[in-house]
Amino acid sequence: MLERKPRPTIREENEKALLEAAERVFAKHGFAGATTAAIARNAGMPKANLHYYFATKEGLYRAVIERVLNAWLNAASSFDASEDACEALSAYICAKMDLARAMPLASRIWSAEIMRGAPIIQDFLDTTLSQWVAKREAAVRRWIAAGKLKPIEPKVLFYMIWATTQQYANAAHEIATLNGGEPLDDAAFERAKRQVVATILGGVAA
Amino acid sequence: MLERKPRPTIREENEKALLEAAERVFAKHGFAGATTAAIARNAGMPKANLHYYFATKEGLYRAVIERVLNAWLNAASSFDASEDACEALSAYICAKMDLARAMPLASRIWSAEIMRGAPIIQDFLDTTLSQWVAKREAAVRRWIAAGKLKPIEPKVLFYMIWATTQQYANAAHEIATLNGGEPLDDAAFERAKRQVVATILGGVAA
DNA sequence: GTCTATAATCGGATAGAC
DNA sequence: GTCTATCCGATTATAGAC
Repeated sequence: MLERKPRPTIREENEKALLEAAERVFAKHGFAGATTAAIARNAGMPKANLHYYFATKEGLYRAVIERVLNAWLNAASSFDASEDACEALSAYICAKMDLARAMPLASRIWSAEIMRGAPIIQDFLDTTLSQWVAKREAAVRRWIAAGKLKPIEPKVLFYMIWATTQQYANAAHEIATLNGGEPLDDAAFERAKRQVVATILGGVAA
Repeated sequence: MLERKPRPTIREENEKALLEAAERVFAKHGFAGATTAAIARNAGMPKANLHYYFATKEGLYRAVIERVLNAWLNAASSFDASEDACEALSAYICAKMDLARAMPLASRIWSAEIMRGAPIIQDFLDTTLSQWVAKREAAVRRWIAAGKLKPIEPKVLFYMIWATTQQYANAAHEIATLNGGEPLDDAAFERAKRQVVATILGGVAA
């Protein structure tokens, strides 16, 4: 009987180390600013080994972006936690806040990719994201029609949620500076999360 | 009698052209991804001329960042447009939205600099921005004490405003994709601005 | 002040021994 | 599968003629 992942192969271990190192370096320096030498060093191996597992820097970046994209989709699914407007929006905002907290590097890479004009994930924007938005726009419009939410263009609401939650990852350094030089601790972050939920819901709930 | 700027000197004209070209290229490709050759070409001059006016790429970047910083401070001043909570916040949000619309390149450079950990503008965060925040935090707390606003940590409110307004510059490409491939026209942008103001004020006004 | 040519360096990618 | 040495294109910056 073949066991499933009893012990990772050398290939699996090295690819994992490279992907995690790449996430750190791409998040810190951007695609152009990241060097394969820095990524390899971060993963604890010589530069040539990186190219053995990932032929090109762009290929490695694509692999990192795929991981990031899965995290985004996973958080997005919490929008459908409930048919109740406030519950669904709360769950979604909390999930996005938690994602920014748990995976700040992924959040930054995502934002940087969007800011660059999404050269790698354009097809995702055109397909999966467009469909996701279309479906949830319909839900928001139903809630508005049912008198649960104030009239608002759903996309304006989505953009506000995306921007505000990602801010806690993207601007973590600025936030830390304004927090006396220390990153937000768990208590401060939970307070911020509650206040973000309360403010957005307070702004849109009818 | 010496006239004041009747005709810009060659130096002034070329520096201006370079700064504007640099803003475009840095906004598009980030600091590391921007090449001095591309900036010079964009400004319509050979690469060597760029280095005649700005010795190093980083020096040119610093000069660009200073322009961006002035734009930020200018928009920030509209927070003090009124002693009334809702008027002040409305004016500030509108000014930030207009800034994102009028100067998307500057907004993107600013966000990218923050995301990188503010290597160039750290001293601005420590001094001017910290003071700006401290003073306006006090104003928000007074409004809360006076019953004009719901209780909220002022920084949570500022982060929401900063993130949401900058989203319209930073994610312009994503927004265009979700708008059928076309950037928001003026009417759509004005609607978004009104809704952002209404939602945030609805969320915090007592 | 302008511009061509070039120096000097960096970084992605590969060759080839182990 | 690993790693040293190296190639080579790209990029910052400068030299020096005009």
